[in-house]
Amino acid sequence: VPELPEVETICRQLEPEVLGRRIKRVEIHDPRWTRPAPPVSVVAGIEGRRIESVGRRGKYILLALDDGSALLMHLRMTGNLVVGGDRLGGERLYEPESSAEDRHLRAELHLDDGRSLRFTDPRRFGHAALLGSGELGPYLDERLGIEPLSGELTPAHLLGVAAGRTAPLKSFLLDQRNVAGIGNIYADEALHRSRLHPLSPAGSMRIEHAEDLCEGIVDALELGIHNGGSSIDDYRDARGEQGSMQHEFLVHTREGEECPRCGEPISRIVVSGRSTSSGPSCQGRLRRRPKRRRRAAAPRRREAGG
DNA sequence: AGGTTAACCCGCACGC
DNA sequence: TGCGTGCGGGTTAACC
Repeated sequence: VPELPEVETICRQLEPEVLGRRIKRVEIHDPRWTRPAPPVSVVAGIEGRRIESVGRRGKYILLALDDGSALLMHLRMTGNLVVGGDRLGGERLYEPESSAEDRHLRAELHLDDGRSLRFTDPRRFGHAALLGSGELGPYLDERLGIEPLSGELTPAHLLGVAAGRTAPLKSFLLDQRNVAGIGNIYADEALHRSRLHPLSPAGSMRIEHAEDLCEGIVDALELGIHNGGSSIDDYRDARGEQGSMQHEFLVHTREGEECPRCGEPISRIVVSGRSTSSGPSCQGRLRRRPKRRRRAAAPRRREAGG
């Protein structure tokens, strides 16, 4: 499942391959790929454009084009974006191994050097949109919170967006408007590293919990990038190869195995419809609110300030 | 309004 | 062998 580390891996591999290349011809085999926009509008908009940068925001892949527009792509669950096409400069390039893969080809962007970008997706949840120069920022901002690896992720920020929230921490982390790029895998891994229970209400965190969670999120995501993403199922990088992060999971997909921290069998529950793994005794639940039964005698500053 | 659930999809695992 | 069923999971829409 492509989450931030998987998308980041793809973008890092993609950049040196396609930067500065011109998009010569575009084939969109599945009209739903660009929904609700008609494929022809996307084709017409990007054919002839040069790729000026390759970027990522949350789980979105962004190709900035030389007219100020940007092609935005999302892999959802089973999408893959792979560099294919002719061999050039002695480099070994990915080639589709089977026709089974070809039948899942939803779109192909042919570049001016003979290579192509192939978007394949068995379940067809993946999506693309062409956004004008003024549209990209607002589009992303209304969907995504902060970038967890950009330095914006601080305990204070987490406490701020979690304030008053009763939703479980797991649901809180999966909501892209809080922190961008975390999916089911890295939510489980981050919560485990933070020793936090997936069902604890997000608003029950205190500063030390938020500190732990920041660290857990960053550690889990960075390890994911370091390992080139997780290939549980369909995920392949831009070269068509598997990542290795699935071998580094501490709890995700490890139900019943020994928890690496507490040694007890890893438990699996369902939280807001998502499979959720955690250490049964090392990820304790937080209580709803640590109500101080204190007389207001001492002049303690408790004003919210904003 | 915040939180939960369904819909979107289809390959796959499973049961009979 | 073959058919029916159910599940998964990111995002959005709809619901409570």
